[in-house]
Amino acid sequence: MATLDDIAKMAGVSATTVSRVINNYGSLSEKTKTKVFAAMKELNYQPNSLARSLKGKKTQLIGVILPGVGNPFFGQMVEEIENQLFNKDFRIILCNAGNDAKKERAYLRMLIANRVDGIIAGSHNLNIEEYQKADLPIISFDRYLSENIPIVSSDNYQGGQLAAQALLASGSKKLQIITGRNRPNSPTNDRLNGFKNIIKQHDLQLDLTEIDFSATPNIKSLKIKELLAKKTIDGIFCTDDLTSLLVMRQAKNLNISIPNDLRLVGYDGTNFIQDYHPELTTIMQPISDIVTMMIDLLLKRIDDPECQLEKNYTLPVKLIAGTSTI
Amino acid sequence: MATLDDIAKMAGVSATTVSRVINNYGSLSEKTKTKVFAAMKELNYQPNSLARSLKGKKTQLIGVILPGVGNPFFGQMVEEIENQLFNKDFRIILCNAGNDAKKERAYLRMLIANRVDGIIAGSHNLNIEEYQKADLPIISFDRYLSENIPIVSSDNYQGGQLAAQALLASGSKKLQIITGRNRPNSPTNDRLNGFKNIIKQHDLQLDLTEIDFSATPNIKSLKIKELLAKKTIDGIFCTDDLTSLLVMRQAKNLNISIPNDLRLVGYDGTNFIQDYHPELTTIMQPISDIVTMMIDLLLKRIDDPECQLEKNYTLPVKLIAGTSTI
DNA sequence: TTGAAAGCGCTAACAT
DNA sequence: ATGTTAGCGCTTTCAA
Repeated sequence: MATLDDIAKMAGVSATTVSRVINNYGSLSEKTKTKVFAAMKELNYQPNSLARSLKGKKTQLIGVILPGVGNPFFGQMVEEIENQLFNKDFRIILCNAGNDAKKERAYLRMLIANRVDGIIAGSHNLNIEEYQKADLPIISFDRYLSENIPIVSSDNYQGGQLAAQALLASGSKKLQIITGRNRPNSPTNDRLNGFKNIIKQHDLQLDLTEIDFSATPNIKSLKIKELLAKKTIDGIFCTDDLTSLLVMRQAKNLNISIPNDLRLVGYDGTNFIQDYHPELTTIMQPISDIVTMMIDLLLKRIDDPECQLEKNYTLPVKLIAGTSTI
Repeated sequence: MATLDDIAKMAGVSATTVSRVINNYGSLSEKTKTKVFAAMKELNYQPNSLARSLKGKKTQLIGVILPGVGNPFFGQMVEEIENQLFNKDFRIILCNAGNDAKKERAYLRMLIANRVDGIIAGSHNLNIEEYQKADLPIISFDRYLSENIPIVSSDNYQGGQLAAQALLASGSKKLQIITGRNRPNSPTNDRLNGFKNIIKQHDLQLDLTEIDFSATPNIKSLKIKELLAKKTIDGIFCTDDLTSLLVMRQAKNLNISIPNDLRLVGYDGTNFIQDYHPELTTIMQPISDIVTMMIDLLLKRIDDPECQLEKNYTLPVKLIAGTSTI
């Protein structure tokens, strides 16, 4: 692989001059530029960004730590992050942390070792004290990491409220929440709080069932089936869309008609759901805006590590009305 | 950020010694090790992998170029790649090339500049002559890139055959293929060829409709609706599962019962489809095996760039029977 | 068992 | 307009 020195030799100039040409810096004669460019073409030269970064430049690398890109929500988010960062000349190192705190920790160390310019973290393995020590610009999605790491999220409380209002408006009286296991600090708790806040102003039945997020769809379906078979429910709020899909399926199996017998509201509103399951009423998180915000903040911190940022940036959600409520 | 020299000073040894401790290399006294480890803890030291790689070591970075991770198929594939590579101590730089040849080209340059150890390419912007010049270990998924780049894929021909057999077995006589726009060299052509190969042994109606891959789901749905409304069809083979979902939806709208009036076979069989749309009969590509194969080959090439590999590695597919045929 | 010195490929003063 | 030199943080001979 050709180096800057090779180019210099071939063009008959010094390495510095080649560097200047590459970075379009200082004053160069047209003749020199031409020679250097020719040599670069000839040798198919690509500057070694390792060496460049070693010399104190940025790496133009951003670490992205998420639970996993198989989930459409995070899939869409990664795609958005990747796109927006590409346009600003950054690349991403993708880290699927799953629900494995050990892996997340390992990744964090790697990212530091690789001298990424910053990190976007949206995983859900709470209590990673390492984030505190990492002396790096970090922005978090929807999750508290440490004192000085800004959190960008959508308005979970408002989302819960919208969901409740949709179910109320559709005449549901026997309500059920289905959610993942909610850890104490989880931001999805706000979805529940917003929901309850609306409901408690009315005198209605309301139950809550937790199904572990990491349970397989088959397991989840089983629990949903039990739930639907055992109790009389006419309105369900799922705190994620995928679980909603399972509810729709089980309802169909049990001959429970949506929306006649049962109304349903999901959460997330990814493009995928909007495109392939438009019948589902859901709360849409503004993924694109969230990502724009995160990147904006991150780049600010990268430019000026001392810059003061707010602790929380909360973006509004939207109700996407489908026929699962009416 | 602490450097190796800082550690050396704090531990009262030379940089060389610290390097030896880090790499567990040569002979060290216990006392020295202890001192050095202590200093590393104290300063929260992380070796700079840039510097390390500059000195000729590998970067432990793999570039992954795919059309986009929002699609469940590639989402699952990335997750698999990421997982398997993590276990071998590699990180990935994720490149969503979309259907943008310019972007793919830019990414390729970046990856070279970043001195990734290798590349996994699965995008569909054919004729990227740059791949030829890239003097790097590359493995391709399901797509011809250049003479000496091995292609790993699943058996598209067999997949097409299985799909045809499933439709025949379910008694369909008026068949329809729905596929993306098929470029001359596209491997999905084999899916069609396998399908046709089986069908032509019987005397049946067979039509083919191409819908551009990049069309929005709404556009696709419209065309599907037209198709279903205009012609009498009792068996459809979609060369991807997502389009199958649209077919199911439109069929329902038109009161066409699946599988009574119409049988349907999709393609890909991701976990997502198996979990959330088990009613769809589909051809499952063995994503996990494909990834294992690709990584295996890639690491071989990384270890020994001269090693000879086959041109093609084709893995068997499986029919996943749902209620959309029968 | 440990250290000194050179060098990976590049950039950034500081010359000229 | 161009070149010289030093150095980024690490690994690796070669010596001791």
